[in-house]
Amino acid sequence: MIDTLRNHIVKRLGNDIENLEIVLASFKPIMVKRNEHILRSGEVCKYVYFIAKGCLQVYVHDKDMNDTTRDIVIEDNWCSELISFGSGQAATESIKAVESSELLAIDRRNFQNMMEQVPQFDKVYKQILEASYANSVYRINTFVSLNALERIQWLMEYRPDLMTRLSSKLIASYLGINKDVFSRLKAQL
Amino acid sequence: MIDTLRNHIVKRLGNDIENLEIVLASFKPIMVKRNEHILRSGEVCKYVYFIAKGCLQVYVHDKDMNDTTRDIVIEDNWCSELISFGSGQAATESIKAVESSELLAIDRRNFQNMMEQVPQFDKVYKQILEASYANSVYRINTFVSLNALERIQWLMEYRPDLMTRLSSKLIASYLGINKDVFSRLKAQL
DNA sequence: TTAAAACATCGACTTTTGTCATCGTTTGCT
DNA sequence: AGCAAACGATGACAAAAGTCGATGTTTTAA
Repeated sequence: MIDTLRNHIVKRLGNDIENLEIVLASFKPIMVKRNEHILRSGEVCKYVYFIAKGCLQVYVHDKDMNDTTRDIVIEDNWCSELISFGSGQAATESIKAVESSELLAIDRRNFQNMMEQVPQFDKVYKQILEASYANSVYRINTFVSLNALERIQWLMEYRPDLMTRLSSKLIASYLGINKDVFSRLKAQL
Repeated sequence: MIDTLRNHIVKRLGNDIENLEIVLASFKPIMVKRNEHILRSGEVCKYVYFIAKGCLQVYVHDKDMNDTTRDIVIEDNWCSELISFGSGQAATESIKAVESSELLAIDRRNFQNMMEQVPQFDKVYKQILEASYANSVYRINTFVSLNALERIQWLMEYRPDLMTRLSSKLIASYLGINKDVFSRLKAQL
């Protein structure tokens, strides 16, 4: 489990990282079951999670208690509610496990320590933030300019893995489409 | 013009910044006329801009050459295509002036220098990035969960200034609504 | 100042998307 | 294994959003 994270870091920062093992030791392994929450909106997000295995859903409830999924994150990626994590304010989003997952969590104190002790780790945060930002920008532009059918086609082209891995309901909520509409449009392809 | 930036920085980082004047001197003033581009998609974004006065539109073209506006940024804020600026890759978005504007531009080299010479300036970048990210997340969640009418109401509540300052066409494109639909719904409020 | 262009609004119509109820299938749980 | 719950597909209908053409208004630029 730790190996996945070690590989991930080495892949990005190279092999010459001082204190790599100390860094790795600051992460706490967490096992979550399918549908279990690791963050509920209103709470403060205390951790940044590295997903060693599994899949997480980041979402908000709309007024009718439907959930709208802002992001779906799979293994070998980072997931958190960075705004809450960084500011200490209550999170607006919730995060739950779509599948049983293996996570490595690091809290704020350890995160800060690491940024100071391991200079390169500062880059990790920047990378996480930049990747998250790029992802959001991309998503907005996709969203605003494509209709329901085009969004489905987009997902099939760029994330075909998600099409088979996730339930229709979840995909529809990720694409911002009603699940019945998703079902219909998918059929006519 | 420089005063606006000085105030902006002091407001965030406090008054005890070494080399503040040197920092400010790294910015190049740029005047842009209404409708003038400062970045076209396909080019590399070479600057981060501080808007001393005016208003910029960040947008992409969809397949029918309509533009869909990802962001509208007004004076006393930062604007850039951060992904391109950071990576040196071609920008996917374009940026143009909605009004005649006064900008202060800093290029990558100066930006890097400053991060090294003025330790606190590193924070500025992080703040810009975090603010941009938070903005995007907020926008996605608003967008996915609200219908056209609700999005208009949302804008009227949180950014009433934009409602009067911008053309209907631009607002509609920012809200992801057809301009005729926007006109109709606005009338029935 | 004035002609051209861009803008805003509106009605009539089309297309897309959402809702609801139903029904057979799959899945999860004990 | 067996039951309940969740899921997925679909038809009929309702609501929302988009398109187009016409018209009057405002801006822009020469």
